[in-house]
Amino acid sequence: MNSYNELPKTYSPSEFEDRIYAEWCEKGYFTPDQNNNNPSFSIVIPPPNVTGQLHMGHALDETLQDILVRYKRMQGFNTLWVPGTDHAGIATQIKVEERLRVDEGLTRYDLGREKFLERVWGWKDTYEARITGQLKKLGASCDWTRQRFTMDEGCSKAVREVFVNLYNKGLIYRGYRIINWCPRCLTALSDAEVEYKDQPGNFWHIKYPIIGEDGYVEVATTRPETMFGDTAVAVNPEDEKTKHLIGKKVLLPIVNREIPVIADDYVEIGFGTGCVKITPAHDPNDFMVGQRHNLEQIKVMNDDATMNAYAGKYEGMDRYTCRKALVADLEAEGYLVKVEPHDHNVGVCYRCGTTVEPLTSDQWFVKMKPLAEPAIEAVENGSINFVPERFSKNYFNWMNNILDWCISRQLWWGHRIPAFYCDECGEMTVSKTDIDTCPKCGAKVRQDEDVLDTWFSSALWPFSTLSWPEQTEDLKKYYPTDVLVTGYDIITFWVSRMIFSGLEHMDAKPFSTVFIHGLVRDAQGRKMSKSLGNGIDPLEVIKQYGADALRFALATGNSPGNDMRFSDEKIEAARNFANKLWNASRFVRMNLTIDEIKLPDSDKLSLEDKWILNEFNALCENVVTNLDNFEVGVALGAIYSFAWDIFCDWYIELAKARLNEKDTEANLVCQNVIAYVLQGILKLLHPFMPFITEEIYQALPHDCESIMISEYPKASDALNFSSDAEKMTKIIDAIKAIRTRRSEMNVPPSKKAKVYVQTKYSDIFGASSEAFFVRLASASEILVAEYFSDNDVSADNAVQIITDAATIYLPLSDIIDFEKEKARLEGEKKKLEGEIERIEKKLSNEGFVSKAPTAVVDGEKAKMAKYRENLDGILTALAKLG
RNA sequence: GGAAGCAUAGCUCAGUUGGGAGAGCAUCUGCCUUACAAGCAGAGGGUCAUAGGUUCGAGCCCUAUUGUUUCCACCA
Repeated sequence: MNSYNELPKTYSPSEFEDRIYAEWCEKGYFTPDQNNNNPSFSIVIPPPNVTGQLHMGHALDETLQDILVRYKRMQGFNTLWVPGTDHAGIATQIKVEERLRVDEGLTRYDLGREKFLERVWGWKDTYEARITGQLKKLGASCDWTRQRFTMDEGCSKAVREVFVNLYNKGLIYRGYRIINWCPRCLTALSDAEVEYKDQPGNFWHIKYPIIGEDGYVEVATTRPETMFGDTAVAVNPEDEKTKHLIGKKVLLPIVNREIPVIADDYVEIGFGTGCVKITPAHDPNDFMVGQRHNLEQIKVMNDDATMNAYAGKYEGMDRYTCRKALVADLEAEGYLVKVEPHDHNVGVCYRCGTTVEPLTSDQWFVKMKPLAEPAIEAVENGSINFVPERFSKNYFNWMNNILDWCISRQLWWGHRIPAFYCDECGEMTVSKTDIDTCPKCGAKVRQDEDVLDTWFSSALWPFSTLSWPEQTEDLKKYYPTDVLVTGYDIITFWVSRMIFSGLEHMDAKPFSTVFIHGLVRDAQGRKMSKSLGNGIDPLEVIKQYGADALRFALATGNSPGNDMRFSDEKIEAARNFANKLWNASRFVRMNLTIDEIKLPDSDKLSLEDKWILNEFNALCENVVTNLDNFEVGVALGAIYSFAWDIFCDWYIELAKARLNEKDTEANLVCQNVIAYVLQGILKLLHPFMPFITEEIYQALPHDCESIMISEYPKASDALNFSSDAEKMTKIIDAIKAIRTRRSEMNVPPSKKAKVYVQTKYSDIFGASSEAFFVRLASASEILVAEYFSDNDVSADNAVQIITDAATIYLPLSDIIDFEKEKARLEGEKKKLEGEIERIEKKLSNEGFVSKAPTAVVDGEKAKMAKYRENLDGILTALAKLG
């Protein structure tokens, strides 16, 4: 017995996963070796929000990244995976405020800015620790010595640097514009932070009497309460029906204020009444109309969406209460023409779901056009690739239609805007460092109260985490990063902003490839969400099945960009595979006496050795190709079926004969081959299932201190034994055919039978393969000849089995139902005749023969010959049965 | 309104450049074959959504249709 670690009888991942992770950390394997001069491979983690804990979507994201990182690390790249978390401004602030309200009945204002922020930092510490703990449980090989946070000192410095640079270039400006306002969060939102939801509503048709005439114009609106802010009614200048109104004045009902009728292209002829009420302070389109016509902006609501003094007697009412009351009054006074049901898309805050109110406000903006252009170019010219490629369309669509980015938020949690105002001289100073006094007049200054959009700092993540603006070794070595792994849901929020930020501030793209994955859904295909309560906690799954099983379940069958379902069946199948690997390894281990693995010279190898090595070689090629193409699921599928269907089900069974011999050369050869291939499987599998592969690796003779720093297997000519492998395939086919026939005839394995193999490949089906047939095909003995006469085979009728390489006779006359056998042969005959007819048709097709590749044509011809031969065999057998 | 994805076995999904469809689970049959019953050996089951087209040949390429999901825009 060898001297390596024991493998307990049962696979229980909880007993070794934590221990192994701790060992990896202790050895420092996650931190790139400074002496490694190979090309670098770097990934920055999409920083999870410190709002809570990781969900399945994160687990998928981190698993895919870890697979790539471990793979590249084993290939020798100088590999770095930077971990970190995001402060998630609005989301985190909401959570902490909620906690404060529930636990202590306080608002943030009760605490004050400073005290409140202390609480948020406390929250951040708790959840950051929880998230890192989860990442470790999952096996993520991040370099924890480089862990970052979007509001840590370095990232904050980067934010300041970027803000000031953009400001100085004129790409950041402050302006009074219409923005999306969340009355619940009391802050501005960017366009990307507004979601649209279909909601039932109404068109209220309202009469605006024309001044000095008897008539009125009819306007339709979905938000009547905004009429207090109307400063015009617009019609299309080309519309014959409304042309006569232009220049007249109408009276705003209830308010009794006169407003002009103006002409603007914005009004669509034929839609609605043709007359549009214009509320520049509460609608983005009206805002633009207002700018064109120099209209007054009348804001009729307070920040919390209650009505203000402009609403007259409705002042103080909530916008919806006001709407109800106002409509009632309009109706009572005869101004309401009709109410028309109308479903429309209402914008809601992406964090709290409250209906946003468009309103005018003083905010900071980033001028997007000049930044978007190079960002579009970088994807167009292939400098940055999306995987799958189709997501670049998404990206282009967003970038091509981009509007200026509102970056100020009326929150407390975030990077405070580095603008300082002097109340004395009115000067505003934008500064990389905090200042107390006005550089112009020396008076005391006050800093802008607002903070930046959380995505402003995330946009800098690929270089701020590598310590930019400091010019460090890390920055030089690892920027640009190689791959960004993320879900399609944040391409606009985040990916696009990282791209233009990298190009603008680093003068280089942030990454070469954007690897997009889908969402993890529940077993019914629904999005996992808190409100549905259908979320599955990754930690629970790990506890029950192990991190490797979770990773396997997430990676297997996963194709880029597509959503996947997560179910109990999937995780059980994953665990079963781990268990299979475990047991196979136990078996191999108990048969090993060697202390190191040395692949024997090829002349010592048996047929099955060459076969398995050849198959393994093909697998290496397959896995590497697919991983390089981000086909993680395909790569894993290939390893799975090799490990289970080829290695376990065949090679181990074939090897048992030699493993049972003691102290022979054949035994030693077999030990080395079986250990070599198993170790190869473990290495190929390590990026996907890091823990179990390490545990088993350590329990077998191994070539490295840890599997995670061993070399990833690659295809090699030395392992190419394709001609021998083909011979082995013939044997396997024969064994399978015998098993199938026996099973069909309900012959129990305990009933042994002679096997007559009639073949021209007597070298293959000779004494060397007898043991296989005895062990795997219930043979009592095997007889091989080029031709058997009826007398040779047996006086009785034997069952005939035809494979590509041999005709096999099984004398099982005592249990054969000859009527059944006849029917089977007839069926077989029919099938073959059909096949032959099909190929005949094909081969007589002039077009096929002349245009198809010769390899394909020859293949068909060969098949044809084989089928004819087989048919002959069937016919003889049928003749014998009479 | 614009764009994209998906539609393949009872279920969940693979199918990488076009050469007569695969896996897991489920079902059925037989096995305690000393690594594994979370297993082993077999079997059944598919007009690859519909209709056209390109091609010698289409699950794969093109067009249209239907169903479904998603993203973007948003007309008062």
